[in-house]
Amino acid sequence: MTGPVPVEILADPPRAASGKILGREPRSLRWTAYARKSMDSTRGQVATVAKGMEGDGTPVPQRLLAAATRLFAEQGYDRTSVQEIVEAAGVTKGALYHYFGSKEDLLQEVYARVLRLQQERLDAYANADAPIERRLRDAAADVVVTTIDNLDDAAIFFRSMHHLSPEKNKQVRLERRRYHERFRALIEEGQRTGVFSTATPADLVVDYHFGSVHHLSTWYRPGGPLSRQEVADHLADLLLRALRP
Amino acid sequence: MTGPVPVEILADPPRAASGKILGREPRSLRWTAYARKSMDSTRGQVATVAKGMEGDGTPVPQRLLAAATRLFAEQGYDRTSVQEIVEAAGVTKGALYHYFGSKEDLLQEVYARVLRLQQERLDAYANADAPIERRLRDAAADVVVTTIDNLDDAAIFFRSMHHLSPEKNKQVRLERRRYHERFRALIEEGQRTGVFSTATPADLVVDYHFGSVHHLSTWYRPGGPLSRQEVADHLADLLLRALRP
DNA sequence: CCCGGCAGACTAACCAGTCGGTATGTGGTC
DNA sequence: GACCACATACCGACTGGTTAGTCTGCCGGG
Repeated sequence: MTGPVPVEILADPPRAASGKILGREPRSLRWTAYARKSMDSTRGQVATVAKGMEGDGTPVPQRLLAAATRLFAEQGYDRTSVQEIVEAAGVTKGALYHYFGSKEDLLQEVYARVLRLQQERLDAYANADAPIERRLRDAAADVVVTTIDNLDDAAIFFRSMHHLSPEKNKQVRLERRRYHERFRALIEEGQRTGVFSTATPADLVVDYHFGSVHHLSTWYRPGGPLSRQEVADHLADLLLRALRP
Repeated sequence: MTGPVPVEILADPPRAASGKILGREPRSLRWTAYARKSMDSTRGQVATVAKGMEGDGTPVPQRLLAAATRLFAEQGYDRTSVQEIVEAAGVTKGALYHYFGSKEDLLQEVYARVLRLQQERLDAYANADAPIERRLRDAAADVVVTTIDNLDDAAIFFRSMHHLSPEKNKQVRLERRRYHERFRALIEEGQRTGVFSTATPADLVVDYHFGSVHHLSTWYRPGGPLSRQEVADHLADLLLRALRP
């Protein structure tokens, strides 16, 4: 198992404080900064930029994120070692810790990404110009489709959220809450205008629907008898039917 | 942190093969055997039996299982060390590995227990002598109540199932499937007799309902505005309303 | 006197994160 | 247009700490 350990670097007098600008905590911000600068990558590339991209042309941070997402979903957060992630991404630990402050930061970024996406889409559907039934139905079906498109993220989301440190967990919960409340507002709007039944509190209806959405990753398999759109339509129908007065 | 480490046992000549009856694999069966012999414990106890019971009078295997359940739910399977479990149960590793073959066996037993319980209750409600609407409603509400009564088990179930080895995972899935199918049969019966809508495949309806049930541990907090019975009634109502023709 | 029930020191493996180091690029300066 | 200063991007051996599971041995009852 433990191969030969060549001892080569032993003497090293010129140590002490050299450059070393960002010694401790600003590390976890590096990826965020990077992401802001080159957000939608791969699109507006200027050819000369070949740095940090291997074969596929995807920048290292994205590759790391993709590898981590897949591995976290397959084996769980705790069972995935940093070593596995960097190997899957074709780099080394040095690269990972260059862009991310910790393994946990990687997990948080996975959450942040999927939350941003879903919030955007929900807002678009919810603020559309259409009758409330239509808006709710479209939003409910859309979240199913995008969840199926990112089943890995969904699996990670509901299985590994509790692995986040208290502060990060709180932050994710907060964003999650915003999403929940926007959805609930749709139902309450329909209840006020008499389109939906008021028999069940809107909060509970939201949890009912999203419970099933989160569990898609448990039972839905691409290539099964139902397409994602069919599943989405059915689940949206169930929700709407449950809300009929 | 690391206290003094007294080195006392150093000399130890008389080693070699002693008793050692069940050296390798039959280990994981010990608990099962134990459980069968003293199943409903604490009830028909003959007073003289004080072995292995501390203060509270609960036998060691049960105490271990209870401690493991709580800790797995609180921190997750991987983040709970067997050291923590045995300390919470007031014993040592020797005791744990005397009754259980591995940490994983502990997890599996948690599953097996909750599955047995829920299957029993479902069968009772499903085979009752009542109209199908009533039977489905009662079964749907009951699973909510018992899930709330064992929120820890539910949390472990949907967060840690993938930590089981493939074989054990398959076994749990199989039992889970039986449960699912009994529930689905109820819905199909109602669909055949025209009491329920056939717009949505029964399979999907089951997943819809159980998705929300599994996620109770995410949002339900005892002491909240709704009692477990109220939540159960609402969720059962939602299901029945979604099934109206 | 033997055996189930249990104690607790010990081991072998693993793993997140660190740190000194190299390679490549970029901007300023004479 | 060669030279220097400095920064970014990344490499990979190493450290300190943790952990599941083992093993020897003690103890009390039948």
